[in-house]
Amino acid sequence: MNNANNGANKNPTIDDVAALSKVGRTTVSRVLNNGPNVRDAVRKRVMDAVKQLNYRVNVQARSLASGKSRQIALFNASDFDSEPNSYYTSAIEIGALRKCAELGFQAFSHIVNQNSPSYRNRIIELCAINNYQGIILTPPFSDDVSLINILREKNIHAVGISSGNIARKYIDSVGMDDELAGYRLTELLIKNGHKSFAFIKGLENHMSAELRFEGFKKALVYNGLKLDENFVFRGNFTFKSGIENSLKIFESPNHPSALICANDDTAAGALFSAHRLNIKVPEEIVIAGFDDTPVSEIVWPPLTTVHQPLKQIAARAVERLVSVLQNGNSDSSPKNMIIDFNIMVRQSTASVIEV
Amino acid sequence: MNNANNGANKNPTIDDVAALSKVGRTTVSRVLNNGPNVRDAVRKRVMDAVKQLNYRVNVQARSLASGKSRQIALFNASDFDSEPNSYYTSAIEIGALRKCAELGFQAFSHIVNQNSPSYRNRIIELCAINNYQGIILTPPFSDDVSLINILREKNIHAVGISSGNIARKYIDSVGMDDELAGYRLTELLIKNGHKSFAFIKGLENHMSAELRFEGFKKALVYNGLKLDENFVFRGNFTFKSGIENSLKIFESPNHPSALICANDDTAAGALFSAHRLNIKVPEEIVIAGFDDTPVSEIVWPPLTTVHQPLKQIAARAVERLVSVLQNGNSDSSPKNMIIDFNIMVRQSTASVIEV
DNA sequence: AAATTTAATGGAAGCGCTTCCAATTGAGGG
DNA sequence: CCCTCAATTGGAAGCGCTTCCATTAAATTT
Repeated sequence: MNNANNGANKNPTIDDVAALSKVGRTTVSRVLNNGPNVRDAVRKRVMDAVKQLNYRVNVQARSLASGKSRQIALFNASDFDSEPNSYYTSAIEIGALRKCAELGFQAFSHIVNQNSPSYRNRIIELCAINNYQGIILTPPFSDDVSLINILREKNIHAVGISSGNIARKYIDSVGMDDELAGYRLTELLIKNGHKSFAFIKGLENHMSAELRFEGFKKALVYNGLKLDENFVFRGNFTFKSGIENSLKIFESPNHPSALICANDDTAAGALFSAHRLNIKVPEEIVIAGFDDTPVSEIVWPPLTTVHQPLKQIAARAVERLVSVLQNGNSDSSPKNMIIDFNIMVRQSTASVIEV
Repeated sequence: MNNANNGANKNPTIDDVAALSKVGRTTVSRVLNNGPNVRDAVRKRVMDAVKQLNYRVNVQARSLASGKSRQIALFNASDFDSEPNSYYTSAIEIGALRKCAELGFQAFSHIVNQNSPSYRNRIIELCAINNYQGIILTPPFSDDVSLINILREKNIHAVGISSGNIARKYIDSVGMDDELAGYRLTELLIKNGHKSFAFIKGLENHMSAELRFEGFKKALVYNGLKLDENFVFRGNFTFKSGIENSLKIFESPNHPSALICANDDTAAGALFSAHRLNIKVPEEIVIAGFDDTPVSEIVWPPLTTVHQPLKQIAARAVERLVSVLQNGNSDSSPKNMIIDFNIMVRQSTASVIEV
């Protein structure tokens, strides 16, 4: 009935802690799980024993006993049926997987084609088959209110990454203030003397990317500049879409002096096109992106971009999910965490226009 | 004594399988673990029941019962104390973490500064503190024979990723045939008519990168070409080192017509320099790299490179590690797995020299 | 100070699996 | 056809933890 191992060459167990702190196993468990009804003195005694023995809970035993599967899933979107090859996705995945390992959870990563008509069913089905305790959604799934509602009905807790304003009313989320980021980036370029802008947007169901555009527009309005809609294009976040859309901009004789793209890959594509057409960056046009993936430092010239800590964002999302799964959801309304961004100014926007 | 759940709304357990297939729990366990002494007919009956019930073992229960900690670690190197921001590292990490989750292992990722004089102690210390069952080493740790020997003494099983010829004698490893890859890539360029070559190497303690150079040299010799040592430089795998070393090449009036770099980031840096000096790629010089990270498609022109499936390599390394941890090491000599590579021919080497 | 109520605490029963070991079966030998 | 030995099989004891529930100690109320 008691699995203390007095002096044996094994990891200490909860019973070793109980014995050393002279309390029952149950009390130790309470302390470890921040349970109620433990006197401070006892709590301290237990914690001291934990420290002295260098005790760490056995997560497998814990999950077995508690009956929680401790399995969660991360859903990433891909246009193709193959795995997306972007650093954005990798960073999110690493952040989530690392935090899960730390918390003793198993995380499974799924790629779902967001263009498949049955993608919602696919997600629900994967949850059912694998019996996930909860899931993390990335854009555009994190903006899909119908999906979110179905998940709620099925009692599958979900946390969104970079959910937009609407979805945030229905789902816990973690992300930066994309609208503010768009505003600040634009403001910076305006301060550098730019008055005419082009913008290559992302996919329209990614609300966070749309918010970047909203912030961009607000900055123009606030600074008394007008937007030429002819220089706003719809891309899909890929390098290729950056190439193609920027060509339309560059081929125009009187193109704007500044181009903002919804993400770094798109901006890298624009840079690619500029090279091909022999348009000098930043002298003839400045280009900026979002995300600060490694791409931004491996293009010429290095790309000005908005840094958002993707690994940290994913880690926070997992923390929130696990917290809800373990302690229940105390809040009635969704919890939305806003993570700070900062603008990395590099050479792609180095030119300042004299007024 | 029996935890079958007849019809309850829960995942099936081993006892459900036992009941359905009319054998004891122990026999089911044997079948699931490929144990000996089970008649084929019985084995089949059990497997049928598994399929019918959609049974999947509960990994936490299994690891609890078997008494294995099921925690392993991945060690990545970084020159800095901060986290490396390369896709190479990310891909390895994702491959390892995913496979661990699948196998019910917890994987922890550590960054160790390989230039710190005490890096070996640091790794050993981390293993001791965390009581890892085994570890995965990436270059240059996977080539460090002293480290490998210390680990063996401490009875910490390790698997190396891309270990070189020497280390492979002492450690299980997974990687491609880097020498052959270097040979084939060079051969390809020779077939395109190139006769004069430059090479930017990686760090010298990364044996896999050195092997790429060895293969390069052999291809030259085999084809009767001689190597001009003045065009061989030592880099450190970074974009920046690609910029700097390639400048030395490009500034020479009679530079070679082909440049091979030890990895993609270096090659991207060389491309960057070529742009800056207005040297046309591939017309004036062709450039190629190794690894096929996303970088290679986000530079101009797209980079010819050797694709190695990094996620798969890491996954295999984890599989091997787990297999040894669970079944013991039956082999007396280390097991070295060679994974296929293939050459991605892109525009950076598109020019063919007329003979 | 006795009677209640409430906060703390610990005993014991599993969670789903592996594994030791005893029991059973089947073959082959005499 | 009985005996011996190896090949199969299953019973039962945990692995280290959570949690139900009973018990005890402390705090409040009469």
